[in-house]
Amino acid sequence: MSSIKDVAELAGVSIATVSRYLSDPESIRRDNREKVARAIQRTDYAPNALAQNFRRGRTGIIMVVLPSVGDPFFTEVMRGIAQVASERHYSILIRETEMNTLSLDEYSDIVLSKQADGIILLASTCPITPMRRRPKASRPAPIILGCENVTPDLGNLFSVRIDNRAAARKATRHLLELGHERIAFISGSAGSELTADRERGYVAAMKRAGKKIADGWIVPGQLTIDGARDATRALLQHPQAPTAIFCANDEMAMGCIHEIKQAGLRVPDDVSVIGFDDTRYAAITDPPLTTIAQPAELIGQRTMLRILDAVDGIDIGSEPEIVPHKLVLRASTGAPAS
Amino acid sequence: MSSIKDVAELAGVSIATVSRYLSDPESIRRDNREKVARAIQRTDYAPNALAQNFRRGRTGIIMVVLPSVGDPFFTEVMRGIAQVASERHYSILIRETEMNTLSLDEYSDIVLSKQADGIILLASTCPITPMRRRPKASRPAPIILGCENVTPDLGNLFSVRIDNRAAARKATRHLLELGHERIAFISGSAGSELTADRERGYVAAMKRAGKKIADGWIVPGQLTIDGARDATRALLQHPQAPTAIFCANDEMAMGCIHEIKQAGLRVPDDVSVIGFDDTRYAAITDPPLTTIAQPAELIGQRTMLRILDAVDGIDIGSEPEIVPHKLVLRASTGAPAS
DNA sequence: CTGTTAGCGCGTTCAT
DNA sequence: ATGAACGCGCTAACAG
Repeated sequence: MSSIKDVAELAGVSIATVSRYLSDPESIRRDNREKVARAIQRTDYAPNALAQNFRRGRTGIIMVVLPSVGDPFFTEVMRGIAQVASERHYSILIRETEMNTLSLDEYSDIVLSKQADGIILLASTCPITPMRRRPKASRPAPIILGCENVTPDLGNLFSVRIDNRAAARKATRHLLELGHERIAFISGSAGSELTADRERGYVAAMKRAGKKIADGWIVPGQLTIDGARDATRALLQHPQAPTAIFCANDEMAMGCIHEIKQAGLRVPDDVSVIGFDDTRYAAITDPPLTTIAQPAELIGQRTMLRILDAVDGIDIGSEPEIVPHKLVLRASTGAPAS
Repeated sequence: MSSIKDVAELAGVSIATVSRYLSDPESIRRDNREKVARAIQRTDYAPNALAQNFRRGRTGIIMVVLPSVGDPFFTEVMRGIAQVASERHYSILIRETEMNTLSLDEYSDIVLSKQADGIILLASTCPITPMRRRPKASRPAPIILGCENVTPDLGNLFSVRIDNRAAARKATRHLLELGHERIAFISGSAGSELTADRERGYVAAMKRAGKKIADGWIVPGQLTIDGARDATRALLQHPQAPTAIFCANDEMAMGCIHEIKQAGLRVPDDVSVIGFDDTRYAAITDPPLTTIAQPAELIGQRTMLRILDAVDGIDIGSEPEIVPHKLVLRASTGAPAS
């Protein structure tokens, strides 16, 4: 590959002039500008991004950590992130937590060792421990949360998300208002804080309505289709089988509906199902899914904007940015068979 | 941040020794090894990846270009790619083509300007033109195709994929054998080579069976749910409405089934539907989807392994690596109502 | 506006 | 086995 030096030689100017041309063509005299342009053409020159980044001390990369790129909700969030990234000439590096779970310290190292300028955690399913190693670090590494709740462990990470607890209360209340009394909840995996607040909201709504939650009505489902299918089978065989099931995300609601039909029951006639996320599949399940809608793409955009602020040294604080949610009524919920 | 120099000073050795410790601890004397280790601990040192990469002349990044991260098929391919990447200490950089479509020359520039060591194209929906600018480049940039067909334009890019044409023939033949005569095909968008061979396979099977394909039976669907819904509506109103619809991917098949039911018809009683990909949703659609299964994760793994070979300077040729596919029979296809 | 100079942090010679 | 010295390609001072 030709380097900036070759271009400078061919153009008959210094490398500094070429460098200036690269960052701001207007800053050099017209004749030189043209000479440089021609030399670049002829040498087929492209700046070495590795050298540029090294010199500038930045990677141009934001790492996004999430449990599964496959989940349609996260896909939407990613879309928002990617959009902003592209505008700001940033690349995004995706890391699924499934394979390797890192501690916050290790994420911090990734930034300090210049593998990325900042990190967005879209879910803290991994064993995130508080930061110990660099308590006196000049400035904390830019790491923020998207859609996830802040856990006690996580110290003061900024986050962009909906009010999960309120949303879950709303969903549960919807079922209660339809007349359901036996309402179950399929949550994420045990360690997942992503759905913990949703569970709290469900519990709170049941309590306020004076409904008891039987043992076994709260069942972990791994946030996957298969997880939900297993959970649903267990619920249908429960001595006090629920007449409505609240799933912590749409993916699970899809598995849940399938399993209910598989058992020869009908949705919502025999069992109502409500989801969470309003993914693109929600409208085409059979029956179409009642669910809580989150502004996924907006969450992604806002999260990315804030991490870039943080990378630029702006203090974004740790007060979460709460975005709106809403209950979307479709056909998977109805009054219980009396 | 502390640099290698600080560590060397604190340990009382030269930076060369520290550097050696980093790449191969066994290569230095034990006492020095311990001194360095301790110094690294105390200075909280982490090697500057930017400097390392610059010095080594490699980015450690493979860029993956695909139309939509949301598509569950691509998600599976990505999983395979990510798996190998993680083993080989490579990062993957995702670029959706939706936003920006680049030419092969531009992709080539990305490699030459050291933004990535290699590029995997998972679909060439963008206007990929043959390479012009650097015909005499010492070595072509490592760019290969995953799952996509090689188009005439694309010169000699290596690829890993199934035999799309044969698979489509098999799917079509399945419908023919059930007794269908009016079979429609919902393809990808016009420019997409990804599904062009599937269309050819469909056409070939129809022809061989002596069935005519009416005008309007081949309809572009954008590879999305909504695209398929529009296409399906059009097909149902066609004067010679089909009794079976072959969708170029599962995502579209899901939209198709929904739209058929929406119209008050039943699947497969009134219209049979067959998909392509066997994504994780195929088993839980209602009815479960008959489809062509591709070994998506394998495709991802193989593609990644080969691009890494290419990055290492190994000549991987341009002969495509064909992986097996199979027809998965479920409940969305049946004999036509007589 | 331009050229000269000095590193950025690391890996890698070449001596020792 | 180790240290001194060089340079990767570029940007950002500074001086002219």
